[in-house]
Amino acid sequence: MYERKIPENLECGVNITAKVLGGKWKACILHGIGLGTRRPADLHRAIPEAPARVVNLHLRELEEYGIICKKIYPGFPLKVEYFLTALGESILPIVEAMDRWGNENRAAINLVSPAPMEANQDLMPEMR
Amino acid sequence: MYERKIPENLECGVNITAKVLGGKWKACILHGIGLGTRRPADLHRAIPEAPARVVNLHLRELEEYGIICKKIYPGFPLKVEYFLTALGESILPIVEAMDRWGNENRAAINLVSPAPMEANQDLMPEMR
DNA sequence: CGGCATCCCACTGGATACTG
DNA sequence: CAGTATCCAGTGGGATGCCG
Repeated sequence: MYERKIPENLECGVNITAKVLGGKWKACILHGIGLGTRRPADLHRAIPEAPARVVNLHLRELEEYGIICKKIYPGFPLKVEYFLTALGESILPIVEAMDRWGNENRAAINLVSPAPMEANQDLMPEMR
Repeated sequence: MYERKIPENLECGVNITAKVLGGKWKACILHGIGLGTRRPADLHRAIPEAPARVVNLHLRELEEYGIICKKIYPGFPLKVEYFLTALGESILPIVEAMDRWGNENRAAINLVSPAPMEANQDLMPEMR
């Protein structure tokens, strides 16, 4: 509003990274690109729960941060590919560590929220 | 509200971790606890930009996830300490990697946002 | 295929004040 | 010191639809 929101403390390295990876699907997107899913349509297919618009917003942000770069191949239909920059490659290990940790601890974490009155009736939600 | 929001795709490990570390200050808080900042008041002092209430909310969430545990020492004034659980210890490397990456790349990233019309008048905001 | 433009609401998190 | 209750603004991100 006034000046600019600048910021939450960026002295702390954690916050910088948190900001870069912040946003519901950014880490996931990077993971995908890291695995070779470069074309938008493929990314969308890889993360169907994320609306294309949102993925695009994240992509633009990542681009601004210099994490990925976009390559456009003229022609029709249009072809686009996103690549990790050197910076992007450098953050990838973190994303991969997140993937590993998440997979290893999926069962250990109670992500299904507070459960109003204890007794988590279901630790194996279908999650569609 | 209704059922519960459950979720965004948790098949992907990345999303699980992203959820655990999600929230403006969670990673930062974990980093602090990992460094030995166990008492609430100290945490608040370590992250002055974060309202105490918010830090508390995050702490509760982390507790629910089983990342940290809370120890209360009766007496007056009340004394409380938060510790990393085994699960918490296991995620710490990621947080530390984030800290390292952030510090190493602080200069390389354009976090100050799009900059409406270039020329960031002030790169050294007082931040209150 | 790739990507804006709109519309809109749930949720996050900031300020403040109060209780144990 | 530790933590909760209120109140409220900003915004992230979901749904839809249109354009190149």
